[in-house]
Parts: sequence; structure tokens; C-alpha cells
Amino acid sequence: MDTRTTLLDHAERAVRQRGYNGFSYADLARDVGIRKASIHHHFPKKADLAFSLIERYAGRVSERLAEICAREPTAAARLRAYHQLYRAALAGGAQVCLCVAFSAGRDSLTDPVLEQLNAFHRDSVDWLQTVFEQAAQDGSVAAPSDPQAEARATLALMEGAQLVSRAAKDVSHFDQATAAFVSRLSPAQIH
Amino acid sequence: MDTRTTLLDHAERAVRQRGYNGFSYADLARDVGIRKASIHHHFPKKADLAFSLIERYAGRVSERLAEICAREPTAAARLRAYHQLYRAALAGGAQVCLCVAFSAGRDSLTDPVLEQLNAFHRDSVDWLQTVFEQAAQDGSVAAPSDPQAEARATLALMEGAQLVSRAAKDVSHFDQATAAFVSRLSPAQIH
DNA sequence: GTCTATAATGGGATAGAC
DNA sequence: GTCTATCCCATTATAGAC
Repeated sequence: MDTRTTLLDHAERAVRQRGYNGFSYADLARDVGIRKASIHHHFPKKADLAFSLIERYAGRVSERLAEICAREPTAAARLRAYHQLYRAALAGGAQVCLCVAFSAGRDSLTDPVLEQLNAFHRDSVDWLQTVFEQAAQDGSVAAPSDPQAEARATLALMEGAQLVSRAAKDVSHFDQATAAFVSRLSPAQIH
Repeated sequence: MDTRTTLLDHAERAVRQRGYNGFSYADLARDVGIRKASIHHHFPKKADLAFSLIERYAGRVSERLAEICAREPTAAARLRAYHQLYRAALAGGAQVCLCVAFSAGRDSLTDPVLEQLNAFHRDSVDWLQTVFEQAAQDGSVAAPSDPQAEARATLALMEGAQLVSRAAKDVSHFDQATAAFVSRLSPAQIH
């Protein structure tokens, strides 16, 4: 595989496991099997690497969300799939998703990277809001309220549940924290 | 005031604004007006400072929760007060509370500090669970479900809402993310 | 595109005088 | 308890040969 992609893959794994400050070019060089200086050829500054990471991640998630919409007709099924994305990203409590890792390491990030992160959050909220608007129509979600507030609550819940789950190294915390959310999406709710 | 306390105060502010890696003994020395070496007299290692921070924080929150129970009789009023603790700690989007800052900076913390953090989370969940059990009795909270799951969901929601709110530097995100939670606590729900 | 070598910086930490 | 002076180390980053 292309060296640049290999670097991004290893860097992403490191960021999600140990945070943005938790890995250095030295670590990455050892992982990948090249020298520090060679990484600088692909990503002159660490901020360039961070930017490419969040850019690639945003694109990937965007694709997944489109796939979900193509595959699942009801709002409830779409939200279940969204929940599963966060659940799967936890990797048993060892990792968080890249957006949580970047939100957490916000103080070390440059402005362009933070802009990308905020853009990603905006896109997520927009997608969720649209799904909750659909929910108000198809009745597949119990107790619907304001779609934008629901969207922001969902994003906060997923990110917070990942955060505390990794702190405790225990996935069951994520499951408990999101249990009530998931139960609103029960197939039994479809009329 | 006592130097040790002054150091803790400034360190806490720095951690909550810029994260655990976002401040150094050099910064702290400049803020407080003494030399780096003098800080090492009070806190030999940075991990000692971190431990004292979370210890003091846990004690302070514990007092606040006891006060809330003494002051507010209903479960709904207690949860509203709990929500207000997190709301106030945001300081307009400039800060997060110490437990969120530490959860986010988890990779840089030593084991004793992480244990304190997890103990704090356990205590918070216990307190919330007790309140949600009370809610099932006094009927002051709408749509009650499993108390432990509710407790973990509440903690995750508060921490996640702070995280995304600080990333966007916008308190209104916290308010929107927690709006549905708060509306379940409306005084109108009391029977 | 990868390497060796080397800055340059900043952080945590210690010794020992006052 | 505070200071000056210093150490050690990790980290990011650059120069220039191959």
C-alpha cells in the first residue's frame, strides 16, 4: 500500500487509542518502519497530518451516512445504524472515534483542524436533524421533540458515552448510557 | 492565601481551559508569580498536582450534591440543580468541568489519578441512580426507566454536551443538547 | 522518497545556596 | 519556602547526501 495511506492508518489508530498528544513522529516511524524525517516528507508538520486525518475521516463518515440512508427506510432504523457506528468505533473500550479524540485534544490542534472538526459536527447534526424530522412523519421514534435539539442531544450522548466508557475501559458503560436512546427506536414503535 | 491553594486554583483554571497538557510548571509559575522550582516543593511531580486537583474537586462536588439533597425535596428539582452545576462550569464555553478535562486528557494521567477519576464517576452515577430511584416513587420525572441506565445516560449527556460545546465555543450547544433532558423535569410533571 | 545528522525548543525534574 | 542554575529527555522540525 501507498506509504501516505499507511501513515494515516497508523496515526489514526494511535490518536484514537492514546490521543493527539499520545503519539509522536518517533512512535509512528517505529510502527511503520521508516525514519522520522521520511514522515515529514509526506506531512511537513504534525498539523498537516491532523488535517488529513480529520478530512479523510469526515469523508468516510459522510459515505457511511449516505449508505445508511440508502439501506434503511425508517428514521428509527437509521438512528440504530448511527448508534452502531459509535458502538463499533469503541473497539471494546480501547478506542474512541476520531471526532471524540479530536474534541478531547482540542487544545493542541491548529485552527484549520478545529474548523474541520466543527464542520464535521455541523454535518453530523444536520444529518441527525433531518432524520428526526423524518421521525416526526413516519412515527418510528417514540416521544419525538424538537429535531435540532434531539440531534444535538444525540451527538452529545454518543460522544459523552464514548468518553466515559474509555475512561473506565468498559464498553458496558456505553451500552447502559445509550440504552434508553436505543429503546425509543424499537421496531415495535413503528405504526 | 496559602501558596498551595493558590497553585491549585490557577492549575485548575488552566486545566479546565486548555487541558492537562495545555499548561506547564513554567506557565503556572508565571501566573502565580513564583519560580518553577518552588512549585516542585509543593507538588514534587506534576502527577501529584493532578492528584490533588481531582481529590479536591471530588470533595467539593460531594459537598454540593449533599447541599442539593438538603435543599431540594423532589427528584426533578435535584436533577435540575445537577444540570445547573454542569451548565455553570462551562463559563460561557471557555471551560469544561475538571472531570471532563481529565476524561479528555486521560492518556497523560497516571494510574492513581485515573483511579480517582473513576471513583468520582462511580460516585456521580451512584448519586444519580438514587435520585432516579426516588423519581420512580415521587413521579416528578417524566417517562422513568431503569435508574442505573438513566444515571449513566445523564452523566454521558452532561460530559458530551460540555465537550462539543467547548469545541464549538458556543454554550447554546450545551443548552440545546440538554433541553429534552430538562423538559422531563418540568415542575408541571409533579402530580 | 528515504536516509543520517542535527538543530531548536520546551517540558519535567533535581541540587544546593539563601 | 523560595531562589538560581542546571540536567535530561522527548518532540518537532530542517539540511543535505543518496
